[in-house]
Amino acid sequence: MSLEKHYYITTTLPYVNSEPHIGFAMEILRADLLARWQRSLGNEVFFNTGVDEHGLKIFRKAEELGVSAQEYCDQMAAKFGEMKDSLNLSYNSFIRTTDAHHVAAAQEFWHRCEQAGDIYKKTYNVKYCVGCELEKTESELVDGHCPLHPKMELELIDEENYFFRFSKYQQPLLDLYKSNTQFVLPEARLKEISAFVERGLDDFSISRLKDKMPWGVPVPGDDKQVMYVWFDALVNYISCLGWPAECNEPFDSAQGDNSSNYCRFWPGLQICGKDNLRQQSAMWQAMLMSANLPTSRQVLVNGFITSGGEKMSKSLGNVFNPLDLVKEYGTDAVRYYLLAYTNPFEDSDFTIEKFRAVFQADLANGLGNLASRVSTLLAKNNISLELKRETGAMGEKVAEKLSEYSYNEALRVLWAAFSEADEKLSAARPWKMTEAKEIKECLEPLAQMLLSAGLILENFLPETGARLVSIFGVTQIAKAEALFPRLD
RNA sequence: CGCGGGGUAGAGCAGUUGGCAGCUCGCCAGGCCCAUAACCUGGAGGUCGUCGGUUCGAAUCCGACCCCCGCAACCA
Repeated sequence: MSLEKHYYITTTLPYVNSEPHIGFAMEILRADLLARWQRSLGNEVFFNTGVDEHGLKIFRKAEELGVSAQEYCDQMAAKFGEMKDSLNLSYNSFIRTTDAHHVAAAQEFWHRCEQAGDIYKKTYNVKYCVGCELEKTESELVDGHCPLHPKMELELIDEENYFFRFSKYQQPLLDLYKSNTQFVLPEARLKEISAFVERGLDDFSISRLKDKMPWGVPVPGDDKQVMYVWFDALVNYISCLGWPAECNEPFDSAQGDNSSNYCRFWPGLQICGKDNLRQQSAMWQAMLMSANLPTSRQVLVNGFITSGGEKMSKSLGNVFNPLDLVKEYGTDAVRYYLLAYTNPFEDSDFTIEKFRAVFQADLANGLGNLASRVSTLLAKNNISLELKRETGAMGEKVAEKLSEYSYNEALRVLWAAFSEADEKLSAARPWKMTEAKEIKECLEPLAQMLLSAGLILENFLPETGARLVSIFGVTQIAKAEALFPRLD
């Protein structure tokens, strides 16, 4: 009990300007797998996710729909919350950046950065397209003009905002990357962010004029400004842990359980998509340094999910809503595809055709059919078994793969065993055997393997894992119902 | 010379100490009949982006080039 380790993992917070995306489903499923795995090892786990609700886009979207920003966010938060049941997620913390304690934490965080001398006011130029009635960023412009209104000149507006002294943290960030070569995974992303920081950092704006955009956390001590959404959103990774609750210093192990979650769980593991590399591994780390808090333990950077080789986009009509997929194919089928058929660090492709092919091959014909064969043979011959509830060598292999975040290869270990079992059955032909002893000797190791696989799968496919355990975890094994009926 | 990733059988991928080119799906032909028309065996199919170099030997190391994809900061 006293040896219990603390493990904190958090996803990024999806922005609620659109429906849940399959890429985020992959991210949160990976986090869920790691959280379940750590729990199964006996560690105490804090698993955070939530929604990012502030900012201009949300404000506009709500206006468009004719509801208040808060109402809009409530609706969207509920929609993202549905993923918990739909994908069978085990997170214990769902933070909304409009939560009062988060808002207060963001303000305290601001305050600390300010005390460190890292926040200052500066006037900067905003490029404004009158055609769109929108501010435009450099990256949105084509030849210095708004691509939608190329004939209109952009208006330059001076706006005074607060800035964060990002530039001050160039060297500390480089030191961080150098001292911990695993800080960002994969290595290529660490190289990418190092190269980016190496080139020099510009301070970034962390506030907006309230008149133009009121939907944000008020800047402490300045009622004319609200925080820029990133600044408040990033703080969620510690506000969800109860920060700014202070630690007992010196740490009193006898009262360990009385200390705040922040003290027990931070620093933690952050998992994000590759579009979040800068925010998570540079901006947020610099902010933590400024507030004089420990930097994150590690940042895992996922690739994207493409469809048919192309980036998913609404205009191409190749966007998949994970909730719809679950309704049609079931939770574990979606979990399986997103964990088994995505590359841990590079882009991966998703199409319905591939998804269905995988369902048929691996789930119906593979695991499902094997479970039927073995359970039926045992039941027909009325064989009783005393199997061990342990994961054995297979569990060790899976652990090894998971320790390097090879979610896909971890599952491949199991499916290789299923395939081997099918081969053994065909070679041994237990249905031809007449001696009960001989039959038992043939089937017992296979049933044991399936029970072990079930125990392991409870982390990947909780429902399927539990079903396998209930099928093979008894002495008198009965013919099992189909785990994954074939698709038509 | 902005940064980074990738180009291996019809499709999707594995292959980081250089040593007969592999896996899954699909296709063809057998087998089996316990099982969810599932399972097993065998087969066809690749000049490993192009050119050059190092080496007894390179998909794997080095150089040049071509093509594809992200990112390029205040866009969450």
